[in-house]
Amino acid sequence: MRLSKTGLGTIKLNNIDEMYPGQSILLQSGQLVQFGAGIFAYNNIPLLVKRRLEEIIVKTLNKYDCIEVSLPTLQPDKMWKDSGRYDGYVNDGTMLIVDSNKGSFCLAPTAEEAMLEFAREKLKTYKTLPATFYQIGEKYRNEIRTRGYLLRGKCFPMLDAYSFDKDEEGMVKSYTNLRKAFLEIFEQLGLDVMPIAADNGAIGGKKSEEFMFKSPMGEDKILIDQNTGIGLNTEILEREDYKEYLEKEYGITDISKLEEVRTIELGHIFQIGLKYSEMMNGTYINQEGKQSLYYMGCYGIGVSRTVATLYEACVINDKNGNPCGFALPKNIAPYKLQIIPKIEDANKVELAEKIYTTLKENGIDSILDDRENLSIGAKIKDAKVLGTPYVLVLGDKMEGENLEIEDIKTEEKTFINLYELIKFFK
RNA sequence: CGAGGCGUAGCGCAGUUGGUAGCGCGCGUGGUUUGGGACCAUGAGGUCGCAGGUUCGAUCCCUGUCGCCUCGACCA
Repeated sequence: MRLSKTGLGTIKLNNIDEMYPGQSILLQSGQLVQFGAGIFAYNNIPLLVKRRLEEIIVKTLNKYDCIEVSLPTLQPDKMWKDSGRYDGYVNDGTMLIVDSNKGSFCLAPTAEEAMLEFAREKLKTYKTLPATFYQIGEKYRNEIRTRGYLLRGKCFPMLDAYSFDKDEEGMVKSYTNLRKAFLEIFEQLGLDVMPIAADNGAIGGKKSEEFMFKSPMGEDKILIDQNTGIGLNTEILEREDYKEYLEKEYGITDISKLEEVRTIELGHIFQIGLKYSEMMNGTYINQEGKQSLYYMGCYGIGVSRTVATLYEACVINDKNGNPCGFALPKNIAPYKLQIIPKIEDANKVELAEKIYTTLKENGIDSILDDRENLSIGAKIKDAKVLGTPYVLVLGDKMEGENLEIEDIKTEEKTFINLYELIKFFK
């Protein structure tokens, strides 16, 4: 990417939102654009970060034998009336309805209904089970109150996966499989996420766990047991028998060791059981030739929320301790390196072009800062705002063939040649 | 939907005890600069969220409305 062609001038930051510094920077620098409460546009880099995250999700779920599909977001309202969730979702204002002279439709806030309809077409006999389908698609939820920019919006990409099994045992197995896949996904993102026992909410079902990331900007509060490290939803203390329950289920005997922590809920997985199968007649033919109900599980990751969390987690500060940009993780950053040549020096510009195209030929995307009339210092600051993890300055201080690569996060500088540079990013 | 706050230039903000507006940054032009946000000169950009009302006159006061933000209830 050539910065001269991105529409970006210098990106100067003013007053940064103390609560959500990362997203505040994204907005001020035009990387995110707000259209309304909880409605945002993505500029190039956050879009590519989102896509990279989706790639990781797809790759990991495929490894766990899940099947990617795509379901429509615009859904006939009948589907929702059949499942019995129409009134609930419409009355609380969550589900948006599109009325037309050719019928009434729903903008799906979640896809259990659609997935069940989809599965019925494919999973007609026990021989086809178990199966897990998933999609990454836009969901619409007209939240009564949005919060934290991308953290709770009205439309957002979500990964939703659904498992279909013959019996409870199979369902638990699928659930365990997906649970492992989720942990692997968050690990690749470098986010320290812990699964905790949770309430099932509107989805329903038997057991569920939330994948929580510790952060003061989260809207959830959980309890972490200092002895065991186990995390719990605070709802648990509302139970009358919570002491016995904690001891029995988690082996927690000393509740004074429970520390309250704020978290962002990045994912949520459920063992649903027969709920939707019963409501929507989700059946297959079993070994005895009889109709039998699917045991379902469902699994979600808030993709945009995870993008926001990633950005917030890699905010860097200037010398005064003020947020001044990001250092995106090397494996996530869409552009690995920002090349900043001294623009008045034709040789340096030529070298920059050569490095830029050579990296590109080797499948490494970088940013070439070819803007004029800007000091190198200003360009380095902009590299930080864009989150590029490494910066290469081609200026007067350069000596010989060695390229000075600075790691933005650690501020460490290394001197390497072009060949080593390619190797480093491959 | 309950409670609070805010809508003034692209962004961040002042301000007018009522006489139709400023600052910083950014943006245009000319020049000097160029390794951690350079400087000088000059210029463009606003029906002060919208609609009523009070007034000779409203961005300011009153009423309503819409939008946005925060706290609660609900959720990936």
